[in-house]
Amino acid sequence: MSAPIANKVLASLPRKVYLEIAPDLVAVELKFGQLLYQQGEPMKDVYFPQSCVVSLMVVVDHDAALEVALAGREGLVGVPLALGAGLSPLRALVQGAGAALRMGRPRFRAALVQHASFRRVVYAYAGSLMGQIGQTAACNRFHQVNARLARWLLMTRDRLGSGEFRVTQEFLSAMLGVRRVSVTEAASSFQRRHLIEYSRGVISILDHPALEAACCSCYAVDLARAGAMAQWRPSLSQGSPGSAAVRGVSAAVA
Amino acid sequence: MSAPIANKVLASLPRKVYLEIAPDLVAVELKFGQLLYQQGEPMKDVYFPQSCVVSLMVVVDHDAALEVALAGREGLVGVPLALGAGLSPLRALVQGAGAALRMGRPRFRAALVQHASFRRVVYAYAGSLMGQIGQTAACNRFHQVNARLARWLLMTRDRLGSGEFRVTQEFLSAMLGVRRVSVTEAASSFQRRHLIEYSRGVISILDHPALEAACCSCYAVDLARAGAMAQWRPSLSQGSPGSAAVRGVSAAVA
DNA sequence: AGCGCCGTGTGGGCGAGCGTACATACAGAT
DNA sequence: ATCTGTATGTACGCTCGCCCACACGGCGCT
Repeated sequence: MSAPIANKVLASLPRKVYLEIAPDLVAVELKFGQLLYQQGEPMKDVYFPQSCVVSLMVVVDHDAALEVALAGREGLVGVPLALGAGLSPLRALVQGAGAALRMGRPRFRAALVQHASFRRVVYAYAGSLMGQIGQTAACNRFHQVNARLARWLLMTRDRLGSGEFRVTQEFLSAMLGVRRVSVTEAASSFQRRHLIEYSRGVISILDHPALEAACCSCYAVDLARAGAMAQWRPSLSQGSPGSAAVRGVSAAVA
Repeated sequence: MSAPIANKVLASLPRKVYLEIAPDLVAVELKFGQLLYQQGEPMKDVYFPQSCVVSLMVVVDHDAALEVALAGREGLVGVPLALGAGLSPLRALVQGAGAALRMGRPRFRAALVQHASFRRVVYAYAGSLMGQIGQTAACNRFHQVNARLARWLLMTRDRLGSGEFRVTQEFLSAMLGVRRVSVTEAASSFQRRHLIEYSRGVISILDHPALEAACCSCYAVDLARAGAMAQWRPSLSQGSPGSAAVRGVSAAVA
């Protein structure tokens, strides 16, 4: 029996197709802070996260950067390659360390040409990613730091498959595009209410439902998008899956 | 001789392919304020703008909306259809009235399957659109209203092919995600300096180079993206085309 | 033990942008 | 000629992000 496929893109492929692609996949361990792509530079490989999270960021003016999307096991890193671009429009930074499967650029493109089912799911994810980027843009504009922090924590948890992960407030502030002080305030408030717990760069989600209640609507949209993308469920393997918020929105989206 | 093809996606196709697709294209006149897609609803057709501009917006919480990208003759409206989605993740609103070519959803999908060159350019545009959305997100976060307004005006001009168009400050404020007051201030300042001229919903660009100088770097990135997308030039048919700003950045992007 | 680094909590002064409310001005309709 | 709706200009108080500085505490290093 083969290794478990946590990556949902790969898992959704027909067994036959997956077996043909599998030899081109290399299991790698991605480290925290690793830079998969630098904005404007060539993309050598694509990555199918198994248990890691990658931040997709836009860099402007050579110093400022903003996270526009999170990629985890529900997708892949390197979508622009599938669309014909050779240079990354985004910076891809490993935000949560963990396992991934790496695939070389030529093999990835060949597989897209060869396998309709692969193509379909990769393009579907591309569309979903586009939606996520837009949603994040609007969220940044309209929603409060509190709600955005809650959303970020839950989205990371969903993608990582674990409610405990490493992230400093400094880093969070860069991702959310706010001051560190704002993160401190929001996080402290959550900690006081026992929704989360953190200490020196490690955050644990204690009360998932309450955190979900503190989220803006964007989280529900994100879950619905994941659900709409295909037959596979948006839920986690463990923990309370979709929960209430999804159902209301999924009707509107799907 | 056939009608001129202002749309750059169609224009980039081999003549043979274009002729096969052409019968499925219907010339339509899009009106100001027309809603091509509502977020979450089915996309019936795709549109290839010839001389109009369409705002792509994300709606949150049923009332707030933010523009995340502009589509004009350099692309098409309905990218998610090409990626397999049936429901629009974005709202598409005609911002500048003008001509477009409409294509039914089944024919569009069939054409994608049939013609590799069509597929290639549509996917390339999808990638470019994704980049634009991300760039806009970062721009909204980091750049001042002044600079963003200048960028918006120039991008609209590029897509529309005309330096005079209809847009109210109220509308602009919704697009840029700022208060109308902020737009008034920025626009007044530009008008005082004779960069633009406006009156009751009609804006004219008077001094293109100066306006470009007032832009944030995102405009140059946008031009470079358009240039990198394909062999076709990012320039307008009239007026100062790429100009200085592009060349610096295109090296980094392409 | 002692040192220093790093993550976190707190405070202050500054300016951009927000929400709101209100004032002006022009255009078209009656 | 007046009325009405829409586009634009202006004012006030406030939030929030920016930059900075500093204090506390845990952790690893020597």
